Amino acid sequence: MSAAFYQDEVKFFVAVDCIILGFNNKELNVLLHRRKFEPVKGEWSLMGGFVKSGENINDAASRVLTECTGIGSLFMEQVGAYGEVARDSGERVISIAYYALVNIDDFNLDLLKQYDAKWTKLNDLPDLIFDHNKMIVDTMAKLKRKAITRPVGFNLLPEKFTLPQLQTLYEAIFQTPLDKRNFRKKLNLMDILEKLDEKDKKSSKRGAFYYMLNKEKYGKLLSDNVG
Amino acid sequence: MSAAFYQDEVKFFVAVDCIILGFNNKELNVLLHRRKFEPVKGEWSLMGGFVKSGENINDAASRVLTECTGIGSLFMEQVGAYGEVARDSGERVISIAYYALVNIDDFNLDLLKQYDAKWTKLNDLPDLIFDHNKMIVDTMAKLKRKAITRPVGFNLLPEKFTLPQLQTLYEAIFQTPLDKRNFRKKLNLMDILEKLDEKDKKSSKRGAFYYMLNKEKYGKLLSDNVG
DNA sequence: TTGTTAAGACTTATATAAACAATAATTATT
DNA sequence: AATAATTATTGTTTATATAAGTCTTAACAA
Repeated sequence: MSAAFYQDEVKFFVAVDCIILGFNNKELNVLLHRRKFEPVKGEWSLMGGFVKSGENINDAASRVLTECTGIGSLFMEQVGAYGEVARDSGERVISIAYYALVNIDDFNLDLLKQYDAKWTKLNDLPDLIFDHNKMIVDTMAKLKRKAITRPVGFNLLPEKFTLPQLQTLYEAIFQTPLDKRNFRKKLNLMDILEKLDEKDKKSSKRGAFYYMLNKEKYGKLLSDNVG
Repeated sequence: MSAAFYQDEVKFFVAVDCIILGFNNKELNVLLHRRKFEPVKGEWSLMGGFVKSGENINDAASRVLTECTGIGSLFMEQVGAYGEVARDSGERVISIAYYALVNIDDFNLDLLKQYDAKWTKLNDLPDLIFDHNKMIVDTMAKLKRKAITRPVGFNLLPEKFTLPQLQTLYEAIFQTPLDKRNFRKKLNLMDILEKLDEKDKKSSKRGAFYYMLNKEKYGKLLSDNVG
């Protein structure tokens, strides 16, 4: 049995809140749900949960993400810690925000019902509880910065995707229209895509070729440098 | 008296650890000290402290920074939360890291003694307790990224500084030599410096002109955009 | 046939980044 | 007084990246 250190110090509830982002082929959406318990029960909230005894904080975020998406492993990154004294109207809770990028099609629809959850357009958010709106704003700033140097967007797409689809996604991330030719030129330079001979005919008459990531080259690009 | 929420949840010690960076006109230094209490008493550690009841986490970091630097307000930014279960060998502690950029000359030397603290070259760090080395690595990655788009370096300099001095600082941040002419060209474009007619004769025969920040223009630049 | 969207080639303009070398001011030395 | 030594200061050129414009071809639906 170990000695008890830090006996004069105070302890806090610590939570994780997850900004789960998905892309519906037109705009970015975030997964919100109606809070299940008091206080502010029934209000719109990010997916979250308390850190458990003996659980590290990344694992806590993974757990919450898996619980409510049904997806085992997904792209996730810490946004930061939020520690205003009265941020939670119930008790003092320090929360650590994580964002995750998911393929909206991988979702288990039963889970959405079970959590009273809904995909909501980023540009059309309701008032969320506590500082959750701010968490989303901070996340988007971080994602924009990241997406400039890192091809993280693919986490939001299905395995096969078209170039117009990819471009629409980046336009949603940066909230600005992009030039088709230059966008493709840059993609070519990155050399991480592989063209299939299959076409998507749903969204255009001519049909756009499907592409896939070359996982090897993609992984190499992600691990280069820092950031 | 308010209702007690979250009764089934566990609480944690929450600490802040501060990566205090200073510049000695040659290289970047971080302020380390010998830990004052068990466990790992006497080992090299970052400056830190526990978050207090009723104290928000930014204020906790500010408090720690003021306590050990004697400086009232300084540039500070959150790095992130560290939550490995066994990161602290005493008890479970979740720590939030902050970095601060200070002018090494503003330091109260008595405080250094009182805290058993020492400026240590970033490129020559000892083994620190817990995950403190990793916190410093993460900080430097963040600072490098930030310094590309933001003129944050001035926080590390005295009010009056020379251009060679400023360049040496940026070379220390980026850990790479910079071209004198290109460096000055970029500075000119930013248009945030004001030349004084005073020269620093200590470090060269010819002497280098002192410059100061134009606070207005500097503030405007810092508040533009995001990041 | 016409309309629509995708794909790609080729070009031009502009902005940004990288490379590069000589001169000026001063102090110390002889 | 001349010279050597040291560091500060400055401008031009070149390459690369990004942005923007035009045009052609392809595939298909109506």
